[in-house]
Amino acid sequence: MFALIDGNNFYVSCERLFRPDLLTRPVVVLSNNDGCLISRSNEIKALGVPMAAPLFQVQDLLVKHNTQIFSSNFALYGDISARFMEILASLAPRVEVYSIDEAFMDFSGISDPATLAQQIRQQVADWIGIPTCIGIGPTKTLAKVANHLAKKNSAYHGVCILDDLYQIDQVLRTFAIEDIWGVGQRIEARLKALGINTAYELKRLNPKWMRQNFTVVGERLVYELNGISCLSLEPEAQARQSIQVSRSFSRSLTRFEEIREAVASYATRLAEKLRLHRLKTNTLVVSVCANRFQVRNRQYYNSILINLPTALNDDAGLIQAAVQGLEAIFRAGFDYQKAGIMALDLMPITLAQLTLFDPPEGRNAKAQEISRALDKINQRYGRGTVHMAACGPKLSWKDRKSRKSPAYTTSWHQLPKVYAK
DNA sequence: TCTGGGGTCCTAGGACCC
DNA sequence: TCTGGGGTCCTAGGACCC
Repeated sequence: MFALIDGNNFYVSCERLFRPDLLTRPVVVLSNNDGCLISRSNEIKALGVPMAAPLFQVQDLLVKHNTQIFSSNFALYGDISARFMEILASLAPRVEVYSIDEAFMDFSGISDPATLAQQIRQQVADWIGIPTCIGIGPTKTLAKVANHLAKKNSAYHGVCILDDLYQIDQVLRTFAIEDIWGVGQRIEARLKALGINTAYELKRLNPKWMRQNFTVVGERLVYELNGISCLSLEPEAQARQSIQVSRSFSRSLTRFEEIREAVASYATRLAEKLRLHRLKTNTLVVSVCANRFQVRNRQYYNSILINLPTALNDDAGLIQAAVQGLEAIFRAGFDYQKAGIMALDLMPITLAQLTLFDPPEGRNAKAQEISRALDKINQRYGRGTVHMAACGPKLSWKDRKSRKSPAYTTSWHQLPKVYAK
């Protein structure tokens, strides 16, 4: 049996931890650049505001309902997530961290899964204050279904167990295909065109036919809904395959020099992430695009793949390569909205291959010393305190983040103050 | 005016090898 | 006129997830 636990409205719940006054008020958390809603409290969901709604479209409604609006604070959410996963690891035999707020747990051979599940929820609530739901089923997909039910129906008291074949069929008959894990917009549309509207109807399809028409992904969906597990629990974190940094600009940019500063800054952030994970990259992809919502403007998207002569993770080397890539794909005359840089072909720093003519300590030993010094200063005084000149002096394209809460748990300067009377 | 960011997996097709 | 078969690797594009 698989159990899936996730935090309810996770980012909103994190924000409420240090603002108990918000427990009874509507709350939303915005995406980077304060563009879209990426977490909504139950009050907002009840208003029918969808996930990823652009802020400008719903702002009046939010204000009317006295909503507290936050910019995203990933330092906070990541820290709370780490504590959450630590608790799970201490209570469940095997845990797979699936996302920042979700984990699968191995419930095989558990004699009383309902009691264990409630214990886990209670411990998480007591120790870090995040409300959760747990779904339990014979496959990951059915555990996801159960979790969905536990969230939507308070009669489950946060824990839904699907372990009886008749009961599972009953549930699937009224379960919409678009709510199934792995069914996105495309597959939903194609299945509905074929008259398949419920999870039960999908479950009854021929797996071989599904493979022919919907690839192995569709075949696995059918098996998983039938209680035949195709997706196993994977407790060991897999090695990362890519790391990327991409951002929209706060306003559209047209000049090469401005975009170059943005790309240099993203390369800097990418280098920091690589060093944090003790990785180097052999391959970069740099991309730019015009504002796709300005349908009247000329559209442009382009990207370029750059094979590096030697694996890198230092600021200067990545900036140089990224800017060269940008020069190749930049075209004058467009309103650029976004740029990105991605590192592929990652390898641990201990394995990085030198070229034949490099000195034993590596050609860029000096660059690495500089990077180490930058990391030390920026860790101590805040990200971006010092950076390469290529990133520019003003950062005028930088994203907006006007409603960010303090880094309550990860910065000494921003610890919450408690007054005792 | 204002529309997120960071990931994974699968497949088809081309290039190349012997 | 007739023009192999089997395999790997790489890449782009599509689809999905949170």
